[in-house]
Amino acid sequence: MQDKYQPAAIELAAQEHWASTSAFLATEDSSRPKYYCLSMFPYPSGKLHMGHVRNYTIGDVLARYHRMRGYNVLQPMGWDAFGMPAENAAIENNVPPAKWTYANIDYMKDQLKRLGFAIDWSREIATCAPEYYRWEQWLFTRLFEKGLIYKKLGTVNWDPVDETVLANEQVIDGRGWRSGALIEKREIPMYYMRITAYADELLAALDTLPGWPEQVKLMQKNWIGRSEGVEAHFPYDAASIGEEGALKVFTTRADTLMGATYVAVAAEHTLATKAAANNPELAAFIEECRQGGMTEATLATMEKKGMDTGLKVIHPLTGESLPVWVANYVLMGYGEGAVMAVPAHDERDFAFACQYGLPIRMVVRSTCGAYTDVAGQWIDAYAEHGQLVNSGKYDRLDFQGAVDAIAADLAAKGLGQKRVQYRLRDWGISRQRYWGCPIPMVRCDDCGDVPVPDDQLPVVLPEDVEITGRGSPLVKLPSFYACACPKCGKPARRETDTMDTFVESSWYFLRYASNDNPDAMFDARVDYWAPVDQYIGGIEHAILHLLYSRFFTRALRDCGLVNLSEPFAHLLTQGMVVAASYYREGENGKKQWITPSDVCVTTDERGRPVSATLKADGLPVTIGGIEKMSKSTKNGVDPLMMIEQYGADTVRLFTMFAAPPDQQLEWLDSGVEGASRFLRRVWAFGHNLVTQGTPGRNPGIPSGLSSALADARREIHTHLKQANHDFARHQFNTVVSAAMKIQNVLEKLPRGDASASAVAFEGFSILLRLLSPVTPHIAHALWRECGFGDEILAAAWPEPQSDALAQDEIELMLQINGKLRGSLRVAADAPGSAIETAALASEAAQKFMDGKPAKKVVVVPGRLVNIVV
RNA sequence: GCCGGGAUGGCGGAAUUGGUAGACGCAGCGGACUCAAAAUCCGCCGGUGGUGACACUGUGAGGGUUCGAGUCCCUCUCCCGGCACCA
Repeated sequence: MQDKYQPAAIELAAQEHWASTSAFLATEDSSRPKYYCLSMFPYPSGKLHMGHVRNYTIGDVLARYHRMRGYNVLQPMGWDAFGMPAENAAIENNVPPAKWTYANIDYMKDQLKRLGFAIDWSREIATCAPEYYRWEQWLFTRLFEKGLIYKKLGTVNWDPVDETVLANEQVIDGRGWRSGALIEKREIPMYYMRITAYADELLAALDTLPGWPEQVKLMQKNWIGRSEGVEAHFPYDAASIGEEGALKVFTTRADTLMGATYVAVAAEHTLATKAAANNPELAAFIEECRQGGMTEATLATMEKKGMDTGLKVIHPLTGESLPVWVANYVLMGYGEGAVMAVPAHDERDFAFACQYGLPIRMVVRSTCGAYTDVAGQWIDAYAEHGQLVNSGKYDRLDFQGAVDAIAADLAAKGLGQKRVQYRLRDWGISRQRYWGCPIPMVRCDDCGDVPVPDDQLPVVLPEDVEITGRGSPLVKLPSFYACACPKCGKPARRETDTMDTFVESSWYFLRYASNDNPDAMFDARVDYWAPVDQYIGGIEHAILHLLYSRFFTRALRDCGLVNLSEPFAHLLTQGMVVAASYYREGENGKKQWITPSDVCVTTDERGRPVSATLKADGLPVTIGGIEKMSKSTKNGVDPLMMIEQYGADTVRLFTMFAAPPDQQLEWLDSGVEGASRFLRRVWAFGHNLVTQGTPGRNPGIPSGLSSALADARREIHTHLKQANHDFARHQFNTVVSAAMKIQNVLEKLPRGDASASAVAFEGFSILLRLLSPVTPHIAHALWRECGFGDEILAAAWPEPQSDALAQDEIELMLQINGKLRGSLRVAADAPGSAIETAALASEAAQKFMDGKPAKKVVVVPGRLVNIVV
């Protein structure tokens, strides 16, 4: 046995051992409970970053832990291989996206292997492979025929200079990131997935997911945004609009309908278009609204602007004529693209009305404070529910009474009714980009949009193309788009749009179970493994990816392809990896970030950082605080360099120890050093056991241990109990700290004595098994060296022994008036009355009670006594 | 702007879910070993006062509930994630 801990050698040996024994090859086995453990697959961006390392270490810890607990574990891995970065890389480096992507996959796969993850590589998938995406296309045609996919106009960011569609990420301050041109919103035909058909089910089923974090369920609930309200129709004022019709609005505050003083429509609304036809000023305003990005954050933080269209509509209850405004805060994508405005009772309407001098009419009595000042000027909107006033026949009704009465009256007039509105919108999946899954549709002048028949799938994406950054190359490739209509055979044009990459990631977790099946998307093995028992990934996916996957699983179910509704039984959302950052202000005021390893930080006598200088020139740099690891802030740490310096086990140990999995993790080189130090101590202890000639297999604990040894053994088992508790709740940082505490106890045990050696032997076997999910290589090596067995993977998970935990006396805290004043040793089974008597008789009680009688004595069994004076 | 989350020593974090605040680790300081350094080992380590026993104080800010609050409730500040075409 090596006397020094040499991670490089033992890690390579362990990995070769696992590979040669196919240790992680998962097969279906109904005799054991199954555990499908899945981490979100990576985008092959070039190399692994610490976020990946953290994600996959958490998954690996859970996979290995459950394996030792007797589960049949599947942990697969794959590549979310389509996406924009490949096209960007193609433009910058003149490499075809496919070539770039496959090279990245090769490199990153090697990195993953060096971390020793218990992955079944036989199930690997890459979404850019035709064997994968052909099933996506096949499913697309099924969903299209089922009506779950349909075509309609959708808005995109149009860069008029590069003549290309940009992603939201590529629009910075309303301008194209390459061209700098002002971006315009454009409407183009796109395919949509009808996720709204499942809105109610997706919402209700959140209650069937106890294994999901509450915060994620709440975010999804709010995202779906079910609201009950009233649809009201404001008939067109024929004199001003010149045609029959009604403006539809949806409101959750129908009780305030009598306070509506205008209506507002989105710039894209048909009424706005109509009014702009002979109003150049309005047309210019609408044009202005069309500029800039389309994200909700942009729209919601924009300065609120509007313009009167000059058109009028009729209030459905009072018959009053109300002006129609165009407002940039009304979203075309939500509800009807029009709102009724009640300035007195809505913050946004209030601000808008004040800005443009529109009337404000109070119809709900405020219960707190005044909403007008002494001069009668309005100072704020009152948005709470309350009793109606100034509302004619509805006066004195409460919120619900008013909504019911007003909805009934609208219905009686045929001008509205109660209805449910969702915030959730259908999912637009068309992308005007090359590196994605081709949409399997053909456009025929006679037959319309025709799905590609099964026997012509997959529609293969040509891989050897030139990327220019101006539109998709597929549009310029007749060999791709020229085709015959599958229905009538006439010349037709293949769809050149590709699918949103979220489509691939909405079903990959099921394909792992049947990845080698060339004849079907899924087979019986999917029924065995699905659902995923534990899913692990970043919190940033809390809504989109997870909601799309839940929707997809239901759509697959309704196509008869799978027998489940929820894809992920348990979900763990891991936090980001962050690190210190440094920068200097450039001449233009822009921050120029500096790699932390190039910086020298000086600290005061307490270790507080006070200043930092650049090693190269010795001049000061600014300490930029703790930032997410990224290329732009240059504070990323290369996992491979860390593995080479310390070994994979140290990297894994540090990422598990530095923070609980769902919190942000701050990367600290000195912390890595500490993790390495701990593993060296573990190795040294094992080496000591072996060289002392301690008997091989467990010698058993002799009876009649000295009280010191019994205490040590109890400590070990108490820490084990804590560790098991923390494993169960996925708090791995305290699992590691429990292991460190065990190591501390072991090191203090006396040497040479047979009883002590028995305790050491038992304790060390516990420690190695506790550590094996986190640091599998060193655990594997020491388990063999110490003679515990050949295969720690096959060892039983350790459980605390009740005889080790037993104790006669326990210590209780003694409080007087809630303040800690001393402690009390009592028999472990002492009744409350005896504890109370002992507490009152104690020295501390005598001293601090000041001779006053006890008003009350609170005894918390096993914890404390509080005497209230 | 809207939705969700977070804030505890010099730092990462712990606190058995309302019961000893600061476990474990990092950094720092002091010591041992060493020709020396590294490594390793031992000790100290929230703040204020005190030689000391000890006392007071302390979990982003302000209020509240309770015998008892880091934990529960209300108000506020700052930071982070998401906002439908980054993945």
